[in-house]
Amino acid sequence: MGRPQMSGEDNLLRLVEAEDGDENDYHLQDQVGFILRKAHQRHVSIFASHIGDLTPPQFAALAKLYDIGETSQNQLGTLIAMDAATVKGVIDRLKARGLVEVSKHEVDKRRLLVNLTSEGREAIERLIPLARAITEETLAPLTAKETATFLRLLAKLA
Amino acid sequence: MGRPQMSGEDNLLRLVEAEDGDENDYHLQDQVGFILRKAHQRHVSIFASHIGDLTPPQFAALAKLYDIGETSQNQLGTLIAMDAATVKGVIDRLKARGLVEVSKHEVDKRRLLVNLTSEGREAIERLIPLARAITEETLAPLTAKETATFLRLLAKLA
DNA sequence: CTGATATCATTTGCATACGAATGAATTTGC
DNA sequence: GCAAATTCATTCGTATGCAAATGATATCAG
Repeated sequence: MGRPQMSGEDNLLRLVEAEDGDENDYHLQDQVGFILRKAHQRHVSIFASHIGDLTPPQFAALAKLYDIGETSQNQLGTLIAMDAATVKGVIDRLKARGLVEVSKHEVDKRRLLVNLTSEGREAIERLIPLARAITEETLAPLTAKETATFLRLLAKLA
Repeated sequence: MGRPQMSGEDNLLRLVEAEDGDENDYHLQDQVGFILRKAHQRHVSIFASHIGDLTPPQFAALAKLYDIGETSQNQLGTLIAMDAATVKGVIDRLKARGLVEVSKHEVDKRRLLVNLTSEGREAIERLIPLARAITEETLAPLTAKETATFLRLLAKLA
């Protein structure tokens, strides 16, 4: 439908173009952005099937706090690749569930410090093994060697 | 911070575990889901810098309609990997901008047919070269060989 | 010291994304 | 041929994700 009135001459032209590598067709399903979006969707779906009561961004916030301890909301956002508006929503929801607590920075009054509660610490310790299973299932279509290659190249793109 | 009271004995245990491949640390930044999310974010950002007045999902809808012609909203959603609720919003916005038009299916009265307007056709023809540039810029950190490998493996995951 | 800049957090508005529920229409199974 | 199951579309609620604007605080430059 993209070439409504294709004639024999057009087909000839197309062959010439193909030889030149100047392919005129555009296939959405071959574009890196589209496949990236689908791969991400698949991962989120696998995540949800293992960890139903937390989203990947919420898990990321907990895991990072567990890793580095108390930080400012803004700094946390940088570490887990969320802008200020997004991280605020994530922290608000974790706070409402008692998994994190916030406090004011004593010196710099602009900053909002965020930390795990003991409940949040228990939660992330319980969830990390599930997260490993999620990673494993996400990468299951690849062999061990392919996985290593894929992660290396993906990291270069991210 | 994840291991608050680590002792010398714990360090010994850790070495043993490392030899077993049973690594206890969990590094968010190495997890495929997290990197996938970041790579996707980067692509969306590159897309926006080239095509400011359309989102990747909106572009996908136009590109697929250009490729296959009129279809039902549901079928379009399947082809561009969007659930029914999401595709409805995307089509509503494209319709409001005059890029697509909808009509009722004559035989199956449940279906809503979607098609490009002439304005939508002009838009997608104008945008496809930009989309090629977006793909190119997204993949710029990789060599040609790496790109081929990456796309092959990514497709296996998606 | 102070005006200009920069940083941190919040708010608003818009756009995916998806589960769940609903209603209308079609297809299936018996 | 008809009840049950399925399909298509819509709506609602919740959760990212980001741009832009705003207010409070901190830092910098002269």
